[in-house]
Amino acid sequence: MFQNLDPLLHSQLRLAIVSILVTVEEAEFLFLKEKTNATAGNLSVQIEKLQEAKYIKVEKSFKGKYPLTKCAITKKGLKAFEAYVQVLQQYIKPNN
Amino acid sequence: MFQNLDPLLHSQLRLAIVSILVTVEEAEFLFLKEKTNATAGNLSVQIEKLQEAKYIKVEKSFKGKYPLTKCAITKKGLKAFEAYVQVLQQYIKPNN
DNA sequence: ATAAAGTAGTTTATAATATAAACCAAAAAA
DNA sequence: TTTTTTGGTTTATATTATAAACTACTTTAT
Repeated sequence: MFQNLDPLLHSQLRLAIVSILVTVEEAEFLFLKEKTNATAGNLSVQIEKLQEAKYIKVEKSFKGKYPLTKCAITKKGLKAFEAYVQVLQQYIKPNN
Repeated sequence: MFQNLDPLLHSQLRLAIVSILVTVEEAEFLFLKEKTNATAGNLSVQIEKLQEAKYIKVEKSFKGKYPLTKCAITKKGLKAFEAYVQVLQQYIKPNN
């Protein structure tokens, strides 16, 4: 009856990150931090996990003299997100 | 932008349990076990957590000679589920 | 009557996950 | 020049999830 929910996306913060990334070309670390209200430490960890899974790609550079981390969704990440939403419907739809 | 997802419901198994319970008067332990494909141990633990939170009520009796555990959603649990679904929409809706 | 297998769970030990706090290196401000 | 701020990372701990072992019986087979 219930398919498994991708554990990588079934995390409040990682889901929020991906949720943002599917709507924008790319997003900076601090942008994600503000939107998600996450602590920097947590955000750093969860971004890395999404990157390890190749759900997002992370590009580190400099903005002026400060480090700058940009994230963008990958094709794999987009598919995973869409699949996650599909499965989730089984859980939250009325009359499952 | 993103409201917090009730951590009690943001668990695959607990969400599945509640998801079933919102659609039926009551459900037996083994019924939930089959529907969710959970192990008995895990199901036992998660049922207890939902009960502690008063999201469900659990009634233990006997069916013939065997122990029988019946679960049903409470008003509080129903509200929590509905709220959870509302918040979740922020994460999974296109264009959030 | 006894042993072996089954029912319906619970408890416990461990692994995975999430989070905050402490830390780092460089830059800017006082 | 010390203090604070920026933009993060690392580490230690708390929380959560899970499987395996266990309990307390019942049924079936011998």
